[in-house]
Amino acid sequence: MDYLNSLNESQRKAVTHTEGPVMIIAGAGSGKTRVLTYRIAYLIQNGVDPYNILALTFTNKAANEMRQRIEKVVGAEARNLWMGTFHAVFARILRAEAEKIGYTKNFTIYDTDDSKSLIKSILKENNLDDKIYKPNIVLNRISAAKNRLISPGEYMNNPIITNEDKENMRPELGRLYKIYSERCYKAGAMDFDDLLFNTSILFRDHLDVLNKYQNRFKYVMIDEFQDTNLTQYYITRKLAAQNQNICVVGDDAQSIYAFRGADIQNILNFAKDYPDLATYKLEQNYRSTKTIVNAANDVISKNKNQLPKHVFTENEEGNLIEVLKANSDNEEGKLIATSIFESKMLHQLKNNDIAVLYRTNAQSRPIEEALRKMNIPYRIVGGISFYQRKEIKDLLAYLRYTINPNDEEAFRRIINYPRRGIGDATVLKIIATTEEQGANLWDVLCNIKSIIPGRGSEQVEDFVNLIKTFQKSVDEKDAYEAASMIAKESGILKELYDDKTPEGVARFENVQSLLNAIKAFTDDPENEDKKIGAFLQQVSLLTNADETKNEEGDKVTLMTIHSAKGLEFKHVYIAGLEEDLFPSQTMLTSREDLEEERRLFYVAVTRAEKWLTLSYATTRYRFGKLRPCEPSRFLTEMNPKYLRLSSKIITQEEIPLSYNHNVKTSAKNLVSSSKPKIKYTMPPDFKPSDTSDLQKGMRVEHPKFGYGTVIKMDVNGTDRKAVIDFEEVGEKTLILTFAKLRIHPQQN
DNA sequence: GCAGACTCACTTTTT
DNA sequence: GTGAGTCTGC
Repeated sequence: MDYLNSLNESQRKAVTHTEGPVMIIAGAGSGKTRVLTYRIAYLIQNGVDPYNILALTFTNKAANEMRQRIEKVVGAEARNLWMGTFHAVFARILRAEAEKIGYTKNFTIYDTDDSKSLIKSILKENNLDDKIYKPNIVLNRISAAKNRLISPGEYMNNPIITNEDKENMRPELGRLYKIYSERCYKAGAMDFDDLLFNTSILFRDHLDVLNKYQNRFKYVMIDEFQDTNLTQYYITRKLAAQNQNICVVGDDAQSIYAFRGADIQNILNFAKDYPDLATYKLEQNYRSTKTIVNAANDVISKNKNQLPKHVFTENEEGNLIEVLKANSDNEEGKLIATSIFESKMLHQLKNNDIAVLYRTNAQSRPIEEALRKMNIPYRIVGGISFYQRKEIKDLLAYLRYTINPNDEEAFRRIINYPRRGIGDATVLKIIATTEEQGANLWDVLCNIKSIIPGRGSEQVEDFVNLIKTFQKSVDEKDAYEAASMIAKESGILKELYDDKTPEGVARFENVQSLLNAIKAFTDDPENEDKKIGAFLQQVSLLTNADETKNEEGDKVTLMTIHSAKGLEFKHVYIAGLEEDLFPSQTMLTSREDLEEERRLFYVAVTRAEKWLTLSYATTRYRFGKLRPCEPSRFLTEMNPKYLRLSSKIITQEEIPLSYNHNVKTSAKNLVSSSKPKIKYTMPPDFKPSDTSDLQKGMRVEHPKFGYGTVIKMDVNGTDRKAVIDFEEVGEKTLILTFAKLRIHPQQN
């Protein structure tokens, strides 16, 4: 156990104090993951069966990383450890115990889109205005209730909550919550919050089950404790009630998920609930320079709500924090790209050592453009997940529906895709019938003749028979064989194969890679259950952040601050430090919200090891307009002695004209807009996320003039003139304004 | 049932 | 500015 020697005193105490309740307050960069890893390794090496250890994290990424680190220390034994996100672990328990709470083991997990779509249909059926009952608000409200362990019944009987809803002119929310829950239950589905909520129900109502897991999990550990909500806390407290071996690790200064129900109170309550609690504080930062640690402390000290602690470092003083000021968002991108180029040269950095962090995903575009121009490779974490893509969701919906034919949202997705002549009217009638009769969706479909006697029922019967053959195949075959068969027989593959547009080809390839992923799942010897059901359970809890590992190579990382949590880079850039953007305008309604923004900034700053660059722009395109911006208050909250204003001379801005990110949409808008717009024919190496300039030699299409080739580009202020030789009408000069893809035809 | 025209929300972050 | 969604007329 020589690794113990590599720890400082408080770290070592936190690792070796294994019995009884322990709370570890771990400042940023204080070696939190090391402590957790070694703690588990220490337990195992002291004779604790890995089978008896439960470690809960917030992201799959964190769970995987920790598992790998533990395996390095203790070897393959770590395999039996239960380590995963709250949602994944509870989903696994629920799958095993589903019958106890009236579900089958093949219950569906609704993602946010499914939930929203279900809420929309409930609103429609109940004639409620979706402008007042915005699906997002309804869902958030329901989610908040579940995260606070409030059932629909309790919701409606709680005068405080119902009054709140009445004041907000949404008196029906309680009823909606009830209907929503019933619908999910009938569809054999749980949303993300249900995975937690239903686990707590399971443990509340079935003491035998609770006892079983209490006996199993003799040691419970929770990472990122500051981000737990009440329901999560309640469940883990119950699990640990017998053995009292519960260890939580967190940092109140890094709590950035209050918006989804995280409750810092949990940290405070923890001490009350466990009077014999041992608390350890990890205050030495090993990651960053003195300058960065002190500047971060400057900012976070402005928060009133926090536990007393003093984060310090014995690292070198380090470089001053550079502040870049740009005239616009595009220029900000350029300054950052230039600075990255210089920093790589000056400090001998690899692209992997560098990250650009921002508040919202929308900020990535100008930075991407600048990096591309300077030929600096980058990767984007986040954005649209592979599993969010339409074609992937379509195939998954077929798989979901086959194993759970009461899954209403999957049904809506696939009933008429590919087209089989079943329209909205028929679907509405089917859903209405299930509601009226209190029947199951699948039973209604199997008896469709008695509901819709004449037209349309044949198509539905064909659909039912199709699903029946799928069910047979799922029962008999493994996940890969069944999925390939379903992809083919459902017509999805053919539909996409016939689409020869670049996007269609990409979609076809995406479906193929989903099938490959299923094959990998089937071939993985670690997976005992090779059926589709097991695959789906796993896949529905994956998120976009989990795909970064596929992106290899030496690249600069671009991501939101939220996804940067737990990571570190030698040189960190924080972009868009403008009031209203960061701190975000929508967040500035209360002091608590501002404090969460400040914690977010603290998280961003403390990702940096050696160099930190902050940037802001004085004007920025937001919501389609160029708006003036003020520097963020976070900049002034830092002691100026840590800062160095960049002396770079800012050049007159050159405004790039770029492709849309989503080519399909631009094509669609082209057709639908009354104003003529220009359409580019994409170069052969064009990728959907590509953005680059219109250049000489490119082939374009114009709705009025047809096809042509760009023979000259002129830049004049914010306008760019393109001289295009059209095949039908000859040469035309078109002015392309900043607005993408739009032309002003009056000049020709 | 579908294509095209038009409207409007969305700009937070994740499981 | 963008994308999703709805409306309208065939």
